[in-house]
Amino acid sequence: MSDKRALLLNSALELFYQKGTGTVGINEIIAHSGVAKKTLYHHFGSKEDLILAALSLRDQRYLQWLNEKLADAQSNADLIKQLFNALNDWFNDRATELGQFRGCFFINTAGESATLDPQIMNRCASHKVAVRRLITNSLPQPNDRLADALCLLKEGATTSAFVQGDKQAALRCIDIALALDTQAPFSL
Amino acid sequence: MSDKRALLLNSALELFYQKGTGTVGINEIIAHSGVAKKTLYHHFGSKEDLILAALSLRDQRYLQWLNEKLADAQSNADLIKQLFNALNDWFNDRATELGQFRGCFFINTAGESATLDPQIMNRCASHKVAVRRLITNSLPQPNDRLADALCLLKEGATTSAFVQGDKQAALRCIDIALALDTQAPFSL
DNA sequence: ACTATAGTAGACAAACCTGTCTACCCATGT
DNA sequence: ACATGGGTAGACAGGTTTGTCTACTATAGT
Repeated sequence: MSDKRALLLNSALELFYQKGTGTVGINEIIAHSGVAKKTLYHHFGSKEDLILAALSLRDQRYLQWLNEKLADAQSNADLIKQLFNALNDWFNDRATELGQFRGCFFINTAGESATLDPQIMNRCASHKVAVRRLITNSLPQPNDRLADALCLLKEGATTSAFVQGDKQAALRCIDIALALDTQAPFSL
Repeated sequence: MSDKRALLLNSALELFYQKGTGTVGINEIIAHSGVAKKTLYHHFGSKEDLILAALSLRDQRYLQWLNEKLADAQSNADLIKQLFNALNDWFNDRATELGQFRGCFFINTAGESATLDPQIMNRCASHKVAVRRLITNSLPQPNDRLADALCLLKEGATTSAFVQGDKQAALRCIDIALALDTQAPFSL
């Protein structure tokens, strides 16, 4: 609502994603957004609240971005190419909506949050569920097992691109996924 | 060397893996291992040194565990089953050597370390390279593209098992990987 | 016998964290 | 005319963090 709130949330997401939620403090966020500390605590009850809001914002942006990339696929092979070409753009910093690539915000945040924080884990898990649903529903010829394989490859490519700096991972997924698609739907 | 050093390192790895390197402090580690703070700083120059040592220990243990699981595969199909059954055991806490499952220590640690810490990033990356090499060399019929697909699926399954609690991910990888294998080596 | 090494317990410095609070400003609606 | 609510700047409390340091003990090598 208020535009200070939006300012704070944007700064928080950017900093949390680039440096990790544990590393970034409240003071850094208010300095980055040029807003008073009291204003932050007026809009968000605690740092954890702010993290949850940042996760939601990222979830929303990521889904919107991916949804656009997957629109109007004519065949499953099309969708495979669109999906992994989009990821390839992301890994190589050609998806400005998503910021400079630093792996998956949800995986990073889940790893950081002591497993004790169920709210954060929960939001990370439901993001993954939402992405899976989007991919599943975007296949012109429904095929749950292919959708499953695409999700697993997508996670693998994202972490490989980040941890090993393997920025070509998404491109190699195209061949793998096409092989699974061309093949008869594989145990039906 | 000294057995206090080993004690400290074991405690550090356990706590870092279960709660994240940022969350766990020096004081918690010495309390857990029952060792004086000065002793810790006698063996390790800083917390970062300790993190690096914990990463190395984990790397060594993980490779040894996986190496045992992949030994004596008679065919690529065999290896696929051995790999993902081993991962399945890990995800479902039947691999005691690896401790209670909480995702991949290297992915979690890389996400936490501000990208600014190149030593930590480096050690995480080289662990992944070592695992890839092990998998590649364990295939009875060498096939780099299959090895690549196995690595991507393995990463995807590990993060799905952790973030979404999808503990069956490894089992589903078996069918996917076998489909890739049965198929003619897919663009040779 | 002496000296270096590994060890204990814990106080301490210096920094940094979250969250609260005071004191003040400036719109806007009634 | 005035109260209310969003806003600023920054001090402050209370806690936690890493790393150092003192003072003391025990063991092992030369």
